[in-house]
Amino acid sequence: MPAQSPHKDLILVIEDEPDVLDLLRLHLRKEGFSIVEASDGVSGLKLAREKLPSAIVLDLMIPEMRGEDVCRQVRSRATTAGIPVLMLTAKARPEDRIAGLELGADDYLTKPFSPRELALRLRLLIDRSRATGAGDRIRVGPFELDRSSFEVRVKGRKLDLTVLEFKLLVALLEGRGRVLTRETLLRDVWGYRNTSNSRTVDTHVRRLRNKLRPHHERLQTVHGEGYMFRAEEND
Amino acid sequence: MPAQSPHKDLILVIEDEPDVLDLLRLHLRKEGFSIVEASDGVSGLKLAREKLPSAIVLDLMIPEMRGEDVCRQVRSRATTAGIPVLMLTAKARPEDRIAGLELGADDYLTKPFSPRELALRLRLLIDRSRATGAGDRIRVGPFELDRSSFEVRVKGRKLDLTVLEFKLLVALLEGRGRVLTRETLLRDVWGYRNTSNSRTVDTHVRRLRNKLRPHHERLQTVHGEGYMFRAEEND
DNA sequence: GCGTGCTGTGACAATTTCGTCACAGATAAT
DNA sequence: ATTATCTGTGACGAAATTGTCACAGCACGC
Repeated sequence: MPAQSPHKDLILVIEDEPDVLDLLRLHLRKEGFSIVEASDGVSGLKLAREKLPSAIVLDLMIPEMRGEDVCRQVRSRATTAGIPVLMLTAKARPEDRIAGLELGADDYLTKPFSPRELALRLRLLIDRSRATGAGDRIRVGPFELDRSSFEVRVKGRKLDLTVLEFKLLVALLEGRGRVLTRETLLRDVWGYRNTSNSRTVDTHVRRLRNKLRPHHERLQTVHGEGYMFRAEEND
Repeated sequence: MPAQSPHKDLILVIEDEPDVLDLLRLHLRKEGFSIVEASDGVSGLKLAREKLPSAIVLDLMIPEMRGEDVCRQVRSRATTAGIPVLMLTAKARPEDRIAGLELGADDYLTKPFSPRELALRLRLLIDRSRATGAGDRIRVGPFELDRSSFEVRVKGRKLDLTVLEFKLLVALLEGRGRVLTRETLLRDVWGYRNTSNSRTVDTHVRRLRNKLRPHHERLQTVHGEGYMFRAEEND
């Protein structure tokens, strides 16, 4: 994630309560972060795409677009998918917790929260995100992917993938050695979809396999479970 | 035919305050976890190595060995390095927070904490740990199983098992040395079925035996009772 | 507006998995 | 030894899953 300045991580805060926003601004700046703010989901998402912050603090209950929709949109675009999201939820409502979990929020805090704790958790999230190397380039065996240009090469040969196929391949390669259920792929690649009995994933897997030939054999079907990119020793 | 395994995640709680321990035990069990407890660092570490829990809840201030030393030891051994550690710290002491960060604790909570929040964070940690493929492997003698990929190897040779056969083998290996009745296996591997006189288990045991050859002899029939995977010394 | 490519859906065929049955062999009790 | 029950085995068919295709709707560029 590109920092706004050499020594400060940029945090996008999406929160509509002015007193919470004030508190967050004060404390995050004191903790050495740089802030950009939005009080509704639409402008928050716009800022996420423009500014590419180091992390997002996202209230689940905001106007115009629910926090979960913002999170889904952030995850559904390759350039913002890796941004850690810390979700602020109302006090321990079960549906809020489940939404946070299902949307793959990286962390959450329930209101009221300690600003100091929030800052520390942000630091953890950012450091962890950096440690897992969510860089632009992915290389796995003969496959080389560039997130910023959506380019894919196999043994130096350029493939012509659509954006969706690219994201599917990224998901599979990052999860290599593990079975990814159709539901997981729908959530991670398409954003959450609650469409039962969909053949969408299968169709796109087929298309991807055709484009990967003759290197498609590592994209395996696990009957009754989903798909898996087989891990190999020299990946 | 998705089977629901009753596998409960085992949580190791290392905490010396009896009232906190009581609280944790009550709530974690209510949340569906299985618990093992230690009130000092030394026996906590021993349990971590013996039981290989799904996660550890670790108080920083415990007798005999400080929490940070326990954490360091857990991380320093390959078999336990991947276990997520949720550290309990005193209220917002800066040196506690720094210690947690430096030791790479996966998460932390400051006392007093909400037991519900702790359970939820444990669930997050475990799911995330699974998602990154850490520690979802079973090794028993020559058998190596990977839950993430449903792969089975015997002495390095890959076997081609169906998902159901995989789950049956997991159940048998986890219960090695004990007789598992057909009813138990139907419940644990298939989800509960109330089909009397069914030969389903027998059929699948037969198929599994055929696939395990020549290592099938440890999968034994106990006449009139059920099946047992014989335990051996070097498992 | 038109053409093209992308994407998702539904239908159908192919494949895999699973459970049941019939029968033979093994085991335990009498 | 006999009998009843249990277990192993091969075969078969049903059900579920997956691969494939055609087509329609949508988005985008010209």
